Amino acid sequence: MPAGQEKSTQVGVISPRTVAGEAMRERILETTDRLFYRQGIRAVGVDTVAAEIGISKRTLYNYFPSKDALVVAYLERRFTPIPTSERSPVEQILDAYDRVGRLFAADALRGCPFVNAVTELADPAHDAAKIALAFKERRRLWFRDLLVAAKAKGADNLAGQLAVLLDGAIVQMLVRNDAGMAEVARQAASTLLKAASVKLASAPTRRRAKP
Amino acid sequence: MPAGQEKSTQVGVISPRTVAGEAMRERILETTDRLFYRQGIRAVGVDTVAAEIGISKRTLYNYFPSKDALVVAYLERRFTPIPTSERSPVEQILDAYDRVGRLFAADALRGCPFVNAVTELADPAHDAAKIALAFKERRRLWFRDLLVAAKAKGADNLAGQLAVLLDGAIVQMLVRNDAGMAEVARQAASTLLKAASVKLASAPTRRRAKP
DNA sequence: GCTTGCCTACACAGATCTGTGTAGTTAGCT
DNA sequence: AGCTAACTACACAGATCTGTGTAGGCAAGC
Repeated sequence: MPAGQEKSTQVGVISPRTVAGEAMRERILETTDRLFYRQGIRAVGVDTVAAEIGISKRTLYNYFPSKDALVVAYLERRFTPIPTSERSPVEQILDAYDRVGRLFAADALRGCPFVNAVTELADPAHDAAKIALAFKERRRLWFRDLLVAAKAKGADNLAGQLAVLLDGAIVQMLVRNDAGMAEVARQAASTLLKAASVKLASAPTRRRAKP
Repeated sequence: MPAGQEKSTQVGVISPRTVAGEAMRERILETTDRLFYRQGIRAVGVDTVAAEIGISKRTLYNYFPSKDALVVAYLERRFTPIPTSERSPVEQILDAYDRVGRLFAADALRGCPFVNAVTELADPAHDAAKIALAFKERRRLWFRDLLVAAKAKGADNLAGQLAVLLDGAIVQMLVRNDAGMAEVARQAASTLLKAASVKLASAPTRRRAKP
């Protein structure tokens, strides 16, 4: 075997390591995401997923050994890194509410995929529950670090409050079908930040490009 | 037909109007609630419901023409009146967060049944979505009326913020499996109330029984 | 040109689901 | 005693679901 390239130890089944295999895997996950997220995990069968992509069910099962594995991969793919930003910590926090509001207004939001999965699967031992927890915790820590950077009092507690507000906004947007709830949550977040002695308007740590 | 009593026009099928019929209907709904709420609507079949009660599937279908009708009845039964309270408006508001916290701690809460139904059914045209919306709106108005009674500034907006906080707390308790998120939300609510010039401790409109 | 690996098409097993049809049993009422 | 209404048991239709087994096609690399 001359210089193991990407072919390496070909398993034959499950997640081929070839370039084409990676592309196929991504195609599957992209479609899975759309269907699972819009219609719900339990409402979408693997036949439907395969048919939507235009591949045979057999191929799908060659990439994912079970629907459960597909569900886990779907959620893991949703667990994307938080994009870094040049804006001030406080702005970044408030931007989070704007972002979900914009996503919902653009019809790209139907609740939180992690929360939806936990609700639908109703099994605390499922990997989906672990992933969902990790996602929520990461966001809380992100909030906390931003608050520390903004010199907020009680950053740890406040981060939890902001996280609750964000999830509440997502739920309320879904049920009320009203993107405005994101703005409502943003105002509440703004009030909480002010109460924690965080300057909002003047943006203390913000870098501005040549005024 | 002598003096139509409760027998009245017996339909023969669907929701008998007899006393025994009402009892059976309630038995069905009580069991349905437990199963649907704990395990999820889509995860529980009508066979399971009937078997759990110990009745035949045929009898169940004599009371509810379809599973969908059962789902709607389940949610309608969850739409119970808000109990009145002697406590001050502000206390009533903050009590709401304590209540969901206690319910979760007592393992009696697995998310909001209305939100869960909306998520699971994923159909905005479903009656479940209308019921869920009505429920959320009723609670928002309840908050608003309490805030008006407490002479809060911007009662309308603040009511929305408090509603977002409450739903956020329920979601976070579910995903994090931590009843403490209710207390976190309560603190946030308290901060928001203070910011709206609402007196918290002294309880202005509260009636106390002989100190 | 031939092997190898991925793909498709298709059939199928076995479970589960909603909803119905039917015959027989039980319990209350007159 | 007899009638009626509700309930049970059970079978079944038809759809859908997860997951597998198999035979063959097609394209890339040796």
